[in-house]
Amino acid sequence: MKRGAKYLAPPLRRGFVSANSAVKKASHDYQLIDTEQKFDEFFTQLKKQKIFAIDTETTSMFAMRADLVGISFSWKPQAAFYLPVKAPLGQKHLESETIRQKLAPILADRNIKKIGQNIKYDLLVLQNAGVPVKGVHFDTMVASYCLDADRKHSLDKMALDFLNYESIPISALIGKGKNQLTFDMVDTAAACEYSAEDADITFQLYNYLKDHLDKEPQLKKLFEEVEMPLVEVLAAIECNGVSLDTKLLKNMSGELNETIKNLTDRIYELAGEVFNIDSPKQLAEILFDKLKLESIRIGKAGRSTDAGVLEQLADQHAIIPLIIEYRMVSKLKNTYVDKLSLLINPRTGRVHASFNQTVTTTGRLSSSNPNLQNIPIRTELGRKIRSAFIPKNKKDCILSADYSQIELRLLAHFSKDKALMAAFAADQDIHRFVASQIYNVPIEDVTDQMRSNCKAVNFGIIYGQGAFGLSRSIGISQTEAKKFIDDYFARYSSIRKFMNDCVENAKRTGYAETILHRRRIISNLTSKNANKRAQAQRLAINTVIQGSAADLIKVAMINIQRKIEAENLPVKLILQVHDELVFELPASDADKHAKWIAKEMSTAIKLDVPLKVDISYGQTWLG
DNA sequence: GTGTTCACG
DNA sequence: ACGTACGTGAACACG
Repeated sequence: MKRGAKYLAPPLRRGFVSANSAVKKASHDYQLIDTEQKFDEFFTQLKKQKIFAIDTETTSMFAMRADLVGISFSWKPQAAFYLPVKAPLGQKHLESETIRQKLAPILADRNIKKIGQNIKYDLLVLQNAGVPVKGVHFDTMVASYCLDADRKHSLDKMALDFLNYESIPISALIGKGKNQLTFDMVDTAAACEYSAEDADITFQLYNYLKDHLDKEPQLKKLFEEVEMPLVEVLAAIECNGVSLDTKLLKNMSGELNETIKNLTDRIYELAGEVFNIDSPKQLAEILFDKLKLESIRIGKAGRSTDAGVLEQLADQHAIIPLIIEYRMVSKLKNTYVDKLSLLINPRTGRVHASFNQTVTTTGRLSSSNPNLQNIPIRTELGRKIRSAFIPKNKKDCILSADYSQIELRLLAHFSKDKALMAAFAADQDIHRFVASQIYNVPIEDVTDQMRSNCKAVNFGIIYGQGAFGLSRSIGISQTEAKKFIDDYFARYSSIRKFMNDCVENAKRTGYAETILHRRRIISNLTSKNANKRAQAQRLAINTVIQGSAADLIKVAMINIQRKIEAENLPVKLILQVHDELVFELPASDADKHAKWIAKEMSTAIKLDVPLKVDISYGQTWLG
């Protein structure tokens, strides 16, 4: 049984109450505001409020493609109002013009505080409906994320867990699967019950979560000064979107078709039969049964055929290099070349991804629909895809600004290692510097091999890699790898101390903590299972570094967007890729903007090492 | 819905 | 004897 479960009373199940029922709903007061007269009464009350929860209903899960259907408000537990602006034929609804004119001043008033669940969504919907919102005060989803990133943050789950309340599932209104209705087809009475409930619950969750944040001043500061301001920055990024060279992508698609056809034919030829190359199961049968190649690794579903395995088999059979190439080309074509154009918004002509604030356990953002944080760059073909990201206006350019070695700089900052700090202070090539120390040779005598090995170790350290992993990543024996790591820690004992401190702190407090006091709960640090324990230790270390880097770029994003708005600069933030910000701005002023952007990024948080920002710009994201 | 694979930092 | 480097999202196969 789960801890605490036995103390939890069963959730209050909502009784179904039909729209025309005479039953008095003692438990809540949800009002449908579907006439001008009701609106006036509602509006008289709304005007008196300094803080309220707001929720929008729309025709789409995706904010940039959603049309407004209704708005609900709540400023008192168990009480809420639903204002339909679109309704099925024959049902009363308010005129959008009334809503726009009457509500707009209140929504635009930054002194009237708005509460929402995933309020970034409502910001975008309302802005696209011609009603910009200011005074974004509290997002229940973001608050829950700050308190415990690992839990689920959906409204329904939080209502159940925090309020012991089971809310109406959206499927009760619109169904599920491919025959789903859109919300504008739902009865206004049912829509009211659903939507008003969401606003009500959001307001109740606000009270609950606020109390918990109030008990943790440092988390509260992170929430108020970083995460909440970031909501509006992410809304701006999503609204801005990115522009694509569709012609280039279309041409590439045709060329890649030929490549894939050619590879497929040759693979079938060498295999002696036609099979589905995309099926790891069928591929394994061909490679390991028919062609008698050696199976190197097995997983749950059978013998692995991943890139690492294929690489080791590359010179065993002529089919392997073809499969490696087939995998790369089909991946890039199916995931990017053929998919990105499909996501262009017809209204804006641009692609508007979601930048998710409450997904990762470390504090990083994630991106979806499409994921614009994993656009290829490592191969020639990959870079060609990246060159399809262009400015919409010919006189603009794409400017990319990325932190140089942000995680290693944070490692130097946290560990206070004198040598590493000095190396960064002198703007040395950090991998070369470490190599000269570990191999005990002058900087100019460091070979590419030495530098490359130390680069692998530097990265491995951040992830808590052991001798096995290092030996595999740089192709030396485990014994040699162990010696290498021992030498590294002998030379950089302050790094070992930092890593030990990360684990000890996490053991003592129960969580890893970033530079801005973001927390991640770490369990298993005292597990009897050595593997689980080692993994927990790696998390305790990596979370501090990865999470602090996330903190840093979030602060930079907020400061940059504030400057853009305060000075009304013609600069659009269009992407964040963990240590990189991408902008669309006038090519004629690229140097000028590059300067202040680099300054904002490098001064976001003061560290004991300088923060370096590399900038490039040009007619595409390739620079 | 789960597992495998692979794109990115 | 064990598994082995952190954090994501998407496409595809398969039951």
